[in-house]
Amino acid sequence: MSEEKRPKDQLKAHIRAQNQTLILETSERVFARQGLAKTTTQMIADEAGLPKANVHYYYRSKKDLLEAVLERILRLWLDSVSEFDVEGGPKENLTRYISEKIDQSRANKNASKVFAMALMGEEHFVLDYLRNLFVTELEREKATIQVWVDKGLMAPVSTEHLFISLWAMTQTYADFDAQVKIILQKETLEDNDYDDAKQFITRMVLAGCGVVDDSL
Amino acid sequence: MSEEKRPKDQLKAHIRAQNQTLILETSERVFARQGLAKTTTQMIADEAGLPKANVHYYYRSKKDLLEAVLERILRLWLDSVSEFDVEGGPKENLTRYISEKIDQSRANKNASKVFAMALMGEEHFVLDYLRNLFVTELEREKATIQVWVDKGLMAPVSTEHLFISLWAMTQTYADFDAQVKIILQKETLEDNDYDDAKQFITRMVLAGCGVVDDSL
DNA sequence: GTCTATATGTGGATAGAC
DNA sequence: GTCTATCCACATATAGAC
Repeated sequence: MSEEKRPKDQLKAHIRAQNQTLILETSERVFARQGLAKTTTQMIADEAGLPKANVHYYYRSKKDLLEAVLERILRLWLDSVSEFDVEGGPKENLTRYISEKIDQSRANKNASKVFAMALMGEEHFVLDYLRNLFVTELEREKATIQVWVDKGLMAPVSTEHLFISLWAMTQTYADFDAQVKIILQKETLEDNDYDDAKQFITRMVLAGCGVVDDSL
Repeated sequence: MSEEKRPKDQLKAHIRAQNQTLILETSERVFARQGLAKTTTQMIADEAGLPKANVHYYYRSKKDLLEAVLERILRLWLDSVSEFDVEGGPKENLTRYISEKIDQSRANKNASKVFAMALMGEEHFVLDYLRNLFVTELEREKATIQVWVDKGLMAPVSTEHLFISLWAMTQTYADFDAQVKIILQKETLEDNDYDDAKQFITRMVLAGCGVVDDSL
């Protein structure tokens, strides 16, 4: 009997994984569009093409669902972040970092917005994440930057304020895209808009950090 | 009789103005703390020490109330913004602009957060404001910057992306203060933190815009 | 695992007495 | 202008049949 049960369990597990992914992806979209509190489980269910009770079957409460969405976002982000490489030097690393951050917030605009909303709403889940993972990561970057400073490759700047500015500038194109569109007077942002942003931010950061930019 | 009525009307008008201010100030605080959708008129009433029906007497709907709050925020902001002064040159103007923006977002943290929430939620009221007032103001700054570029006082940069970055960097200390506190590892932000922010941002912007900063 | 029907709670808004 | 009591809509969450 147990031999017969296994394929059934595999099927169930497959259905489960499939539905969970569907619900999480849909939720991220609806949360980003409607805001966290305005979003109802009914909206998510409708947009996912499922009955509401089904959503609650997989995620008991709306809070659980939001946290699952946030966890997924953070996990995917961690995977796509490339760390600073000391050997590469400040110019290459900062340029790459800015480019990757802009690309990422563009590719995952909804994820970025949900994260920003949760952060502004001071959701414990997000604050804990920042405290645990983020800060240790920042320590590493700080050490790397110190090496570059000691080598005379860049000016001694506050790593904390540098990263606060980097995140603010790169995230704003996703989180406040409505504002950006109005300022640029465009219906939708295109490749060249993001290229302009990258170029402007990179130029400012390199110059502000006293990095010799021989390409200018 | 009309002579006797006037003082009564004045009293009523006074009560009205006083209550409206109380409700608006309380709302701004609660909206900033709880988020726009999570905030209930009951919370606002409780915190203002009024019965809920009283709040609805002055502002028929929650939407009306939010818009009144936003309108008040924007009016106060407009008054405290000093325009670019062509004669002053880029260094003085950009330095002052950054300093004023940081001071303002610090002094009115709640207002700043409510505005950011409404912007991220793409509230029509805020988008319309940006389209009408903001964009014309940007045109003026753009013309000023062009003058400076022509005079060789700064490099030709994209005014749009410059302002997008300026707003992002200066607002982030108010809007995402929870994140900033974690990065700086402080319970509360103090004078020197804001001074560091001003210094870092100013340095970066001036260098990035190719403004000769003889003080460095 | 799926889904209908429903219990339970809460919020926005107002009627109507004072 | 103030405030109690209440209506109605809607959201979360679950029970229970399939």
